[in-house]
Amino acid sequence: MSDPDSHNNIRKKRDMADTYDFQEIEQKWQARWETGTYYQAESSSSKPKYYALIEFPYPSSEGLHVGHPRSYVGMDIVARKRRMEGYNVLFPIGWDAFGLPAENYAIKTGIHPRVITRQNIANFRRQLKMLGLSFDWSREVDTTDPNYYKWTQWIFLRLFKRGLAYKAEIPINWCTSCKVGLANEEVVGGVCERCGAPVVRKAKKQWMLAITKYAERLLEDLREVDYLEKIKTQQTNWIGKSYGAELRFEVPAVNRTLSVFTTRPDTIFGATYMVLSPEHPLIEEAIGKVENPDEIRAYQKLAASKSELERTDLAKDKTGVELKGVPAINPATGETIPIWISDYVLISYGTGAIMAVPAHDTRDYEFARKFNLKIVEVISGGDIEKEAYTELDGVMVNSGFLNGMLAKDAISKAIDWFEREGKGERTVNYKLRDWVFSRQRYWGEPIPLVECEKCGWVPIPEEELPVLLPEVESFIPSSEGESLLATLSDWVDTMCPVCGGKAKKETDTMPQWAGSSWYFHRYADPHNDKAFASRANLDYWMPVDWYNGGMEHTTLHLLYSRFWHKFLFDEGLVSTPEPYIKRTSHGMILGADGEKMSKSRGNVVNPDEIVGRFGADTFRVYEMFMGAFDLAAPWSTEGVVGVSRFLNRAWSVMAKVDGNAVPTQEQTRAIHRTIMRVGERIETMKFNTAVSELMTFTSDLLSYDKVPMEMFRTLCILLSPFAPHVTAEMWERTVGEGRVLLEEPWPSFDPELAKAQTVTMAVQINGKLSETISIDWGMTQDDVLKIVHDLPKVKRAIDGKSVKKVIHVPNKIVNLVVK
RNA sequence: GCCUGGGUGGCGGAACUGGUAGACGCAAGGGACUUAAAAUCCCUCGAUCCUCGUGGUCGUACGGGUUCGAUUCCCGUCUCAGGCACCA
Repeated sequence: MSDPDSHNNIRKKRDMADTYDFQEIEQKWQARWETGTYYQAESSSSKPKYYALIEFPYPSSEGLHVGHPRSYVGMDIVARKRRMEGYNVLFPIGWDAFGLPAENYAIKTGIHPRVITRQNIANFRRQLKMLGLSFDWSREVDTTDPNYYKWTQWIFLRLFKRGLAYKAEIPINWCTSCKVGLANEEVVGGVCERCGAPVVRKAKKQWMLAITKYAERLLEDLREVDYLEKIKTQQTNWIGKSYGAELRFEVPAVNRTLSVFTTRPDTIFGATYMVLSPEHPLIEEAIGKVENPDEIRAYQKLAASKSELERTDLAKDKTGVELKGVPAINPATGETIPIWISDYVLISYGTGAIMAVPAHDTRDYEFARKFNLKIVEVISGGDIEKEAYTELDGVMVNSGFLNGMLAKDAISKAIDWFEREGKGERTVNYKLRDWVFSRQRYWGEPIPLVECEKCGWVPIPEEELPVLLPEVESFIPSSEGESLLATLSDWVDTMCPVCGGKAKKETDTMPQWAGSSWYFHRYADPHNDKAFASRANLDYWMPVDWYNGGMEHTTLHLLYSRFWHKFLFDEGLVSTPEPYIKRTSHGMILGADGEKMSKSRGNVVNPDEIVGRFGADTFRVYEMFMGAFDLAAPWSTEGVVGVSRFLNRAWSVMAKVDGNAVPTQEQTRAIHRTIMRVGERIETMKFNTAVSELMTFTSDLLSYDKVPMEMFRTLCILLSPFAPHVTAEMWERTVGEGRVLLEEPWPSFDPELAKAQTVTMAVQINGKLSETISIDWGMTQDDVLKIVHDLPKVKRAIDGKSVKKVIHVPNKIVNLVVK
């Protein structure tokens, strides 16, 4: 303390000996990589191609979060390994840069979203470069660039021309604060996902994409792809295929039939009432005939004020009103049954109406109990005094021609009957809904259509694309709930491209999902101004070999992008039906408190700070070491210290390298074993154990007086995908000779040599560990038993008893069952 | 309520297709080096009991089961996280 100068000098000397200067080394190598073309994918190559993809980020104003790089570093390791394995690798990056935060900021400050987006991108780019990720920066894409969104509009127009884009008036989620329609997916907890304001339902003409036409193929083709099982399950459940029947019930008062979808037509004799969603069109037809129109109107209004989540919350009490005086007729029993409306039935699933079978459906049971509706048991086996009986292995009762059958057999028989009677038929139903594609926002791709008084909706000619976002001064949206664009009459008023008459531009813009539904195609040919990407480049690079991203995107983004890709396939523009061969996911990085990182919790860790203190290599290795890649893991800056020590230990191996030393047999085994294990663990994304393997190997090397060059080279190569800067420096200083680490081939191993020569075997008596012995690898049971029988503890254990059974698992255990 | 994934030392986490539970790292304690500190290196480190050993018992959320043997498989329960659209 008294003499800071000498203190610092001592410190500096020590640092020279024990630690490396990460700042200097990382700057040096990043500068070298920046000017070189190491990471650029070659457009044509004799090497096999490999396309590694991460989800491109939304460049938020908060900057990079320690969670982002987990996926990037993981795939960077894969990409680097592939390059060393001789592949021509495409590992691109870009920006999913349309989005509400920039627009909300613009509304508040008057600063153009483009300006703030540009700043945010610059910051993200700086942070990503600081981490030494091997992205091909020459292929960067930005969804807000007109040269990019031109093609987003172009793809939309093709969808429109094929009849897959249509306008429909449907109740949508309406954010009372943002004044925009939200997809159901964007409503979280009954409030707007982005602004937190309450969401109500409001009728609005929306552009829709007919993704449901692709439901079957989106489901079927999951068989062909290598996705993690849980991801496939999620896709499958989201698409939600179910087999059942559409049945028609007469409603004499309005002289029409009411269709319902049911998976349980076997219970038809127990259908004692029907329930319509409050938005069901039959209500309008019946409103003049019912005895209680005011009550019904009031209920509809109440339902509209609730979000879908509130409506579907099972814990809440069921509500509803009867359409008094407008009953239906049960086609099987001929009985007159009441029709109710209730918000537990959703207009968006099935036909928006159900036949209620209270005895055998839990929700219907609750509803019937609450409103004292008739409950008729038609399947025996449960106790309908207490609860609904929903099993399929009961026997049919009170069910006419179905009596005596098992419920599961009665399903088909019931449908046969309906088909014969012409009152219904077998159908398949999907949970998947069409995609609401309209947003009443400024900061999105304009939808390139005009509405002509004579011709209706007409596409803007391709050669006029992109339809640019107009320059504006203020970003306040129209209070009518239209986008800001609607207020710009100069922009809106236009000429019909077909008849030349008066027309108006569409003022809705596209959702953020649009740009991200095809960005991976653009990476194949990012600067093309003649096509979204050339066929040759698409054929070369697609499909993506490995796509890693968060679980939160494994339903929507994955499904939407698969849908667009399938559409492009149908248009003959790409040559494979699926865009991604393999899809994996990573776990979230939580705050040190184990909670999700967020500003409000104050537990956000900034990568700049960590990189500044420990360096990028340490940051990268720690992100891989902190826990299983696919599970959530809490951040621990204390834990970073351990990784920092490890890299310094690896650095210090350099001082022991001896070019003349030849690896011993044991050392050769260690080399091969480590190559095998590290390689396997990268391929299976068990990065944390790959790192621990490298730590063990490093400690091994440090235990020798002289480290053979081959061992050192192996360490550098295996560690380089994780810690590219420090290994590059170690390599240059020690191996040198103009050989560049990045261009070294990934080493191969001999599985025979990777085996240990001697192994520790567990000796068990009756399945309990007695002791361990050291034996040669591959020793036979007879030889093992000879050794085991001489062990004093074993002798004592079997004294006076007999060995009933011997279980020998080679190289692992021998178990004596003694009685 | 439904779907998916978890629950292992003080902490983060390992454990191949059922075969020595706790690899690797953090923290902690002890020691070496140092005038001192930092850094570094070495040792100990699941709980508990005793006769302190080359010992006994318990231990992978909980309760059962299968097995020579279960963190791993089966049944049931609790609990945490994420997702959700009452799937009729």
